[in-house]
Amino acid sequence: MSRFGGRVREYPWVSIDRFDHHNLRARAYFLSHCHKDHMRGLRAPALRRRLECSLKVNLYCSPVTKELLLTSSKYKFWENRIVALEIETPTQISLVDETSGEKEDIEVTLLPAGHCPGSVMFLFQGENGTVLYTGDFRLAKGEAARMELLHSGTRVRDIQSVYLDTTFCDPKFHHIPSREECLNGILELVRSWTMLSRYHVVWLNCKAAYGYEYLFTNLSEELGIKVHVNKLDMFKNMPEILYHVTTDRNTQIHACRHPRDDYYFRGNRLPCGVTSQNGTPLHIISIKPSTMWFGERTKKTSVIVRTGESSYRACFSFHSSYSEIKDFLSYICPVNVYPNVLPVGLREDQVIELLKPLCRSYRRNMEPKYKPLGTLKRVHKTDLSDTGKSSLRAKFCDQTFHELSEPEENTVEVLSHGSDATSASNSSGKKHSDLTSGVTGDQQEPNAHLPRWDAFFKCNRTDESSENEDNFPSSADAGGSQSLFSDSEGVSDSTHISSQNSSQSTHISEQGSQGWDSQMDTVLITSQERNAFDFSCFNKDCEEDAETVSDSSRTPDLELKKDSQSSSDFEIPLTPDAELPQPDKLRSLYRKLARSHNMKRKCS
DNA sequence: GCGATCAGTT
DNA sequence: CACAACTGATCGC
Repeated sequence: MSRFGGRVREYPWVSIDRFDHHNLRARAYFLSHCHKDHMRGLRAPALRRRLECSLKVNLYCSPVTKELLLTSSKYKFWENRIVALEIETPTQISLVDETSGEKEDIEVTLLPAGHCPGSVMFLFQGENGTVLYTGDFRLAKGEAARMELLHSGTRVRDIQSVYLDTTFCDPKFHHIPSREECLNGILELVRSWTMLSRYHVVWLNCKAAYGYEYLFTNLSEELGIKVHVNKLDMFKNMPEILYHVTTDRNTQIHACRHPRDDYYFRGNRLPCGVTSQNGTPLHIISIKPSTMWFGERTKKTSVIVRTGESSYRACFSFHSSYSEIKDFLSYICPVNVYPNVLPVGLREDQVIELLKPLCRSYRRNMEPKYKPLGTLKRVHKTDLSDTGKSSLRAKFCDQTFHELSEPEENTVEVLSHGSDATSASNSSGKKHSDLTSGVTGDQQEPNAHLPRWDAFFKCNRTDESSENEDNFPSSADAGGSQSLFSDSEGVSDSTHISSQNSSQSTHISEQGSQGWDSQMDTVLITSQERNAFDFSCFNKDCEEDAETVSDSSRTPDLELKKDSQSSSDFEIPLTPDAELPQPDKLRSLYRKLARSHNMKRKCS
């Protein structure tokens, strides 16, 4: 349940998903989706009065949300004040103070959130930076990377703050089966039951909320059986849903509800009252969609669980899992993150601890609470932040590094709308690539005399890699690489980015999950286990080793070079010989790493 | 009497 | 296994 107060600190004149208290003074309102916990105060007399006295205050939402909202007569008074914004169409909005005439412009873009019909995230851009409010969301790994408008050119936007749906932001919710897996499980169960006879019917025990529609439409589509629901007038202008639902109780799939539907069901009666057809009693099973999750090491079980003679529970989630959240956030890599939800059993500070390592601000503001990695990292960081350019931040959050090096040109972005966005992106993209080449410029030519990684490490891809790949992907690996590699298609820049990302995520998962499982291994050991075929780990090891053993030659400049070449590391994973700085230094690093590597392998 | 809030239920 | 919403009790306006 959302506990977001309604305002983002960068743009206090807008209120999102909250309409009470201080939000009554907002200059513009935004609604991410039609769930009650995001609509507090929306039909309160106080807001109604405000609306009557003011000419310019509007509510912005997606066309579908507007439709769903206005279906309820309780919100009819909003009718002329709701502005439906098309998805993925940047729109400029003037925030005017009606008493002083004071004005501020903001650009907003709606991004699909995958939570329920009409659900969106809001991307705000203005003079106080770019802010992403996610509302509630379920996005699979890699989906952020596929959202064009989260990017500027080929790179992810420089996002100041993310206000994040953290419903399942807890390592215990590491994995939730994908929509497709869940859907297929339910589909097969429903298919096998309804096939038995026309008197075999299923009751989908869904909570009264938007979000199950894609289940209904898919079942109907696949099985040719419409779904009985209590109400469907809200879908009157959504043919793709309307076609698959019905108010005719004479169907084999029901998603109707009744206040005492459990009691009805125990009496072999559907919530709509039907108990037989043509005198023949029905055979009813109930399927209750509910969230099922799996920890990082939990063995996956079926997405369908039988809970009684005629009852089943089926996996279904409106919200992203922990690993999906990590994938999303680490891809965006904002400066700040604020949780909108407290997962059950966690305090706000605990959630922030989990998210912080995925953000840029982490390195700078790190508090001495940070334990699992020991003091070395911290010393290291202090060292480097003193020397200026945030090279460590670049390592841990590389995708935005180049953008960060210079302030993003908001003006360019804001001026261009819709189709012009491309040209805007191009211009800023060009700028960034100029910058990039500036950084990497003096080490473009490969150096033949540099020591080679494979001269020190022969193994990999044969023994260890297979064993590792068989495992269920660990949070980090899954988060970083899966999303970015499988998805592929051009964008070699993102690939580069994610290699860094996965390094970052790995790092986190050691800290987070292992800590949780009270397995306080050092990072060194864990990354050794994975070395060689995971270059993100290589970077880390290299760094740690250099740090612990001989640090003298490290300069921020050197770090920069290492980072900027990592894209080539990734293209040729086993021979990162592209252009590492200072051959002798590198040789000694490799040697140390190789030694350590062998020792560990003997030990295990 | 309405709405906000809380605890309990599904 | 939770979520989102509903129910009912209580309180204040």
